[in-house]
Amino acid sequence: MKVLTKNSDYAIRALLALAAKKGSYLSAKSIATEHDIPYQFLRRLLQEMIRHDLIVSKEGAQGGFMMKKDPDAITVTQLIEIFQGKVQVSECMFRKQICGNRARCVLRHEIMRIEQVVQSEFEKVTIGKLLRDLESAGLKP
Amino acid sequence: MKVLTKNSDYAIRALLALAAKKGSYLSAKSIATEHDIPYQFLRRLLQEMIRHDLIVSKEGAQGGFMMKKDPDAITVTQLIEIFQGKVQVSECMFRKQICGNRARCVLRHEIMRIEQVVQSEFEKVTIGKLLRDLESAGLKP
DNA sequence: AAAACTGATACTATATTAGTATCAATTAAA
DNA sequence: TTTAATTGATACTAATATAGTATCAGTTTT
Ligand code: FES
Ligand code: FES
Repeated sequence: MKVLTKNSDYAIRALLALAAKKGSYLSAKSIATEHDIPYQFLRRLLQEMIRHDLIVSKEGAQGGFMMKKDPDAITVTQLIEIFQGKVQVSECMFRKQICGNRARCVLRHEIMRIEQVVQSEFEKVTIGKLLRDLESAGLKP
Repeated sequence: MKVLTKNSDYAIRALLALAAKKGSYLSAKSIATEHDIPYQFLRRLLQEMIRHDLIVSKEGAQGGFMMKKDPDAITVTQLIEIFQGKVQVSECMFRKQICGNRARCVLRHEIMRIEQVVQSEFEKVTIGKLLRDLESAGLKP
């Protein structure tokens, strides 16, 4: 069971790069080479992040991408939702008979409780936090 | 992002059925029809659970499957590991330069911490617990 | 001997994830 | 003003994981 797919993984790395160079444009190409991310793949991810208002872009030579949203306001949960869909434990785990009785279904409760825990843990991790952690460890993203 | 796939979902349901009829054999066919699980699919899952010593089987007419391991000792984590592989957050999230420095990598730390939380939450949920919860809600699995 | 089962394994189908390619439009700079 | 560097949009392929089906041999009860 994989929690982060390449999508999210790459997206996080790219955002860290952008957050570190806040205020200036970074080209997809430069991010791709520096971070070993497949170029065309990365470009699609960046487009997606524009659509979600996390970053902005400038076309043409010397163009590129720049942070828009506050890095502290971007959580890993959000990125997972964008690139892997909402965290869901199971579509609906038990047979019709039981599922008719959603309110009482204790299994569903258990499952939903875990879902909550997972989400809230990931919500504690923001791009801003990751960046500061990296920096305080003496590493550039 | 799906946490439980059909594999684990079906396996949990089948185990609940077996745990409820502890001590007697249930055929794959009866479990399949009662719980709307594709018959051949279920049989493969049952075989896998035998290999992991969760259940035992008896061949021939009137044969079937029976609980072996204590239901309270079977956690959802175990089932996820069997059917979806070990819970892992990301193969290795950052570029070589940083990954060389595993000990210091704060991102990895964050990620591993969450991995722990997820696992421990799922470990709280056992087949035994689910069964008792179901029963106390007045439902048979 | 027949019927009801499991054991083992091979096969197909569908969905998700990962990665590549192409071309048009835009902008900066030569 | 042409050229090069860049994004926007989209279509395509490949690899892997998930889901489901089929088949046949062996075992046990009736
Ligand atoms: S799983 Fe559908 S209601 Fe319990
Ligand atoms: S991700 Fe590989 S060490 Fe940090």
